[in-house]
Amino acid sequence: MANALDVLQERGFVEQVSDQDGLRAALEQPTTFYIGYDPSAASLHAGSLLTVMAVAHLQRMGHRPIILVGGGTGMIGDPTGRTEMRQLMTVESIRSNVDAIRRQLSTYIEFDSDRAIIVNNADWLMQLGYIDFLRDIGQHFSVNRMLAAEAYRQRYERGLSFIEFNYQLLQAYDYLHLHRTYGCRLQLGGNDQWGNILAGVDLIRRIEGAETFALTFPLLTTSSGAKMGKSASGAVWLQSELLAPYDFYQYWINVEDADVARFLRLYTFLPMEQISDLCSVQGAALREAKAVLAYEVTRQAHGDEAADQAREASKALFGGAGDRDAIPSSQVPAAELAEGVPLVDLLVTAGLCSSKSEARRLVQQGGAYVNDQQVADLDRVITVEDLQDSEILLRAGKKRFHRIAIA
RNA sequence: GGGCAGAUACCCAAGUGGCCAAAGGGGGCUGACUGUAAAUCAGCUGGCAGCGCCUUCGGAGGUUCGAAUCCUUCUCUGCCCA
Repeated sequence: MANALDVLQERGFVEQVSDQDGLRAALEQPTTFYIGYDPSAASLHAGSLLTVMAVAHLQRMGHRPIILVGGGTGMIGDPTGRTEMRQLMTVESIRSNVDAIRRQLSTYIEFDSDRAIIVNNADWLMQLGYIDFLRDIGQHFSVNRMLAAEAYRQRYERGLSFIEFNYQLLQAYDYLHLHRTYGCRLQLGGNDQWGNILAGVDLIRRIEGAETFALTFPLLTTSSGAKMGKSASGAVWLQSELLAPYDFYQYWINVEDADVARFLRLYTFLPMEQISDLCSVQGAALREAKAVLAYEVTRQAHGDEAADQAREASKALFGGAGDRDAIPSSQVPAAELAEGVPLVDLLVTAGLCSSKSEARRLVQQGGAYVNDQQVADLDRVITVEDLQDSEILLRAGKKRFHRIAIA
């Protein structure tokens, strides 16, 4: 069986590794590793999905993941890479987010029979005694060295509160705790976590005399430099309540040509040979590869059925035949429709525009369509007359669709 | 604790009494061109019962015919001194 490190490397997951040969040797045996997730949002998004995929790969190759949810550190906020202090969160909102994240991860990671562990660092951080912590952990940290780190140096100019400055100690302590409790020997994270992870590796070496490892992922941007995971309606959430599977599918099928191969490697489990076949073509033919990418990623996130529907809906709207069921829809009471609803209002109701002014602008700019008919009249009123197959298809611009059905 | 500088729309950032719903850039949206791609070009980008009205320039008060711009005070941030 291939070494897990090589697999991660060839698929493009590896930005930095602390001790390549040592880690490769360690991974010859089943190894326990961990990665932390920030509980500040109730859902994972396309950015965090990259890390989830890496975890899933490692698990499939026989290693045991520990998913650490930062319920304790979330109450402080990681200063790394941020220009401003993060807003502190309440205990309750963190707890509910932790639960939501756990549910989401379970579609990618197998938690049964102890094959993966999920922990909340609030469980051990909250009961730390300040004096004990300073004495046992704090003594191993050099402020000089911390200040020399690039991540802190930037913040150092912008301002950094004391509690944020302690983040690295807590994260290092997490690693130590997991090493002691579960024999964890590898920590994964985004490249911005490099310093924090190494701090843990150092701490464990000093206190336990044990060798552990660090591995970071590249921080992804699209080829045009945009931040990963942004869609028209905001972040590309994995949770269907936050982003419909259809829209999720659309996000992936719309990636730039230059990103397809990379994304197929990172976000799907397809074999490398198949990926290079798919991407051996140029130009418009790459759309096939994009369709595969979109389908696979949607399937993993939302299941076969949702992926099929999203694909059908996509075909219906962009390729002719297909089933429209998965196009996001909303309901309008029959009575309201009988009286007539101004198009401008309907666009807002459907979520295609965030205000009436925006809707009005859309119409004026020629981006509003009702049942594929462009509408230029600001006063256009939608009535039962507009129903086609008992629904109305609204469109904003070239590729944002929404169905209106009668309630 | 003392002195100084700052807080502007999604983000960065101009504006220092009326011409400011507020320059410029980024981002976003729409259109043209395309392949549901990129690049490029053009327009738009606070809200509302549409040429008018309403709410915005950290919070609260005040001066003024009129304030993002002046005064008082509060909160927060940075720098310097202790």
